[in-house]
Amino acid sequence: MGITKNHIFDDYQNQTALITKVLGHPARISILQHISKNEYCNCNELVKATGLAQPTISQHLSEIKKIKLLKQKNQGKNIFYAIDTELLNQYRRTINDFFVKIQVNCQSKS
Amino acid sequence: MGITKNHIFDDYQNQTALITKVLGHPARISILQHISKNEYCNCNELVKATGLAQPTISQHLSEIKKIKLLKQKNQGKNIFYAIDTELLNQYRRTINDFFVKIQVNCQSKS
DNA sequence: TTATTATAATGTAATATTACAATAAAGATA
DNA sequence: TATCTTTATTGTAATATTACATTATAATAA
Repeated sequence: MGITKNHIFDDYQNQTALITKVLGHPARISILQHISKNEYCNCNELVKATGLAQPTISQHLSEIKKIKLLKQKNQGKNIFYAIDTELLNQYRRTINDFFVKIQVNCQSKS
Repeated sequence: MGITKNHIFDDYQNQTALITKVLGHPARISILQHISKNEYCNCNELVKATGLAQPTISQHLSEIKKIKLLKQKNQGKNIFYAIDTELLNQYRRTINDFFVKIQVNCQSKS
């Protein structure tokens, strides 16, 4: 097959997995770091910063856009990216709560 | 190509991505939840709980083992899985700190 | 208008992932 | 010993991901 059976899992499991999946590539970690540090960060800057080709960066950006973590401001021919910090914080809590719940479950057992 | 260029990223970026990548599948989220809740959780129990085939569960378990998050206790023909809560907590902090750092960077900009 | 610049879209090759049937291995039980 | 149970391994098909060359698109600059 090769296709994930999302339908057999609940929304929480699918959403948790989706967020972490998007973060699950070093290029995307690097891209988020770079955008967070630089005020006017465009595609070309990320190309220079990472050493990856422009279409590859563009592709990773659209992966990150899948969870709506990027805001973009069109300024002439440039597109400057920024992070939706509201949503980032929501995702931080979602993932952290997941870890905590697992931890609590483990401790309740013994 | 199709092969991630890990060598162009630093250890922190690769490690952060590796942890999140392992969490980036609903079956593995489900498996971790189930193991955390059940004292003597073996492979067959996960097969029943998820509805996935036994080799599929076995495969997902070995993905989770890649980041050493599973401890196993051989009891006769059974292998009971448990979560390394020490490491889980370390990973929780790693991922949460990543989110926080990004957040702080964003706020320092403006 | 004709470049130039920036990014997205398309196409494609290589590799990875997901899922599972079939089989193997290892321990328990009759 | 033979059988059953549990899990890992192997093999394989379908799909997804990664990376990039090429091309398209859209805005600016000459």
